[in-house]
Amino acid sequence: MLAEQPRSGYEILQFMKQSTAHFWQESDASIYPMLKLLEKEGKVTSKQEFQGKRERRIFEITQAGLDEVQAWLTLPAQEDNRRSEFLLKLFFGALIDPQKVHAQLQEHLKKVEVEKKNYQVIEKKILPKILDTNPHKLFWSMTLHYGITQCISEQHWLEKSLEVIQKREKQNNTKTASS
Amino acid sequence: MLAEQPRSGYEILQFMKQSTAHFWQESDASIYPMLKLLEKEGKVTSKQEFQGKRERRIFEITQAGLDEVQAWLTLPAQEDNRRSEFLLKLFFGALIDPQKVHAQLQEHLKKVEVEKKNYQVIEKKILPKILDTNPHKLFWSMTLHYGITQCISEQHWLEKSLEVIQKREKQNNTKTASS
DNA sequence: ACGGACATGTAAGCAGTTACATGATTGC
DNA sequence: GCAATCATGTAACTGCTTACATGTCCGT
Repeated sequence: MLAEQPRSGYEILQFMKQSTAHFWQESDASIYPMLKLLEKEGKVTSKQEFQGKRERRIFEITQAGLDEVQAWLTLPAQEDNRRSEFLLKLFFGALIDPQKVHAQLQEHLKKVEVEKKNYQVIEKKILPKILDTNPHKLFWSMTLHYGITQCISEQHWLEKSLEVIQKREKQNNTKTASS
Repeated sequence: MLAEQPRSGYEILQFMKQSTAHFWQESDASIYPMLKLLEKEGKVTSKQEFQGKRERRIFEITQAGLDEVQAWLTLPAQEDNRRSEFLLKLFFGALIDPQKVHAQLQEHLKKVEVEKKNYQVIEKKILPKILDTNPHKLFWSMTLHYGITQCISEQHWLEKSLEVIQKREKQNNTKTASS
């Protein structure tokens, strides 16, 4: 993020929350020690600024830091250990009442809808404000579209799955009634 | 997993690798201490078995354990902190040569294709062997289809993105040539 | 005889989070 | 005057991974 522009720790946190949060986030506490370490290693430099008595430490990337970032960006991305508590719970859906599984799916559908809407707000309100000459715009728009398309695909799968569960429920009910 | 059937630690590991690995995995070393703890807490019981001199400790869930699992399954799934090194690298694609971004996307496309094929093998070879009377089958098939649909959606996005990058590259080349 | 799968476990180390701690500035 | 946001940091804890350690059984 410092390769994009000089920032304070707090600003990195802010930027992360409104840009990469859906695929990468760091906890607030981790940022300041990390910046200190990076400066010690010569990958960033910093200068103090004051607004009245309020301190702000602005960090800037060095050539050594930029070299390392670019080398890392070129390296093949390593597999991230994906974890979805939602899918794990669904996987063991047979252990609970079908209605409860249904509720889980609906709750998840709501979350996905909210997520998609958030992306669409960024697409319509924030992205247009970035100048077309900004070389980052293309890539930010790409990761945004990734989020949107995955949400849509997940919505379709959820709707189908909800139907399947409902069908199953009806079958079970008629079986129970006739037995 | 013990709610589904009694298993040894090793078998849990095996089952995890061929069923939930794409959305949930635990490291090999974590399983044995965890089983010990669960037994101490009265959520599972165990009995030793021998095949010759080779020891196997089979764990079985208790009613208390089952109660807890079912309560947990009913609780709303908490957000998992998603991380995608691939997306993070793409987000900063402007910092490196477009050809290198292109290579990253193509490498990722290959990975997604392999993943999708793995799912389809399970769908065609393993799933049909599970009896339709097995109540877990429906849910296992659902999580499997989740994986397949997400892969397909990701493939489409990747193909589009590759085109966009190529277009950009051509524009840059003509600009460079004419300047 | 040897490699690979079966089978269980320990110990050290690290990465990351939660909670804590402090204080300034801005807007209502 | 108070709450929210701006702004930076520390310390304890914890959960997880890596590496290590041991031995059996089976197939070729």
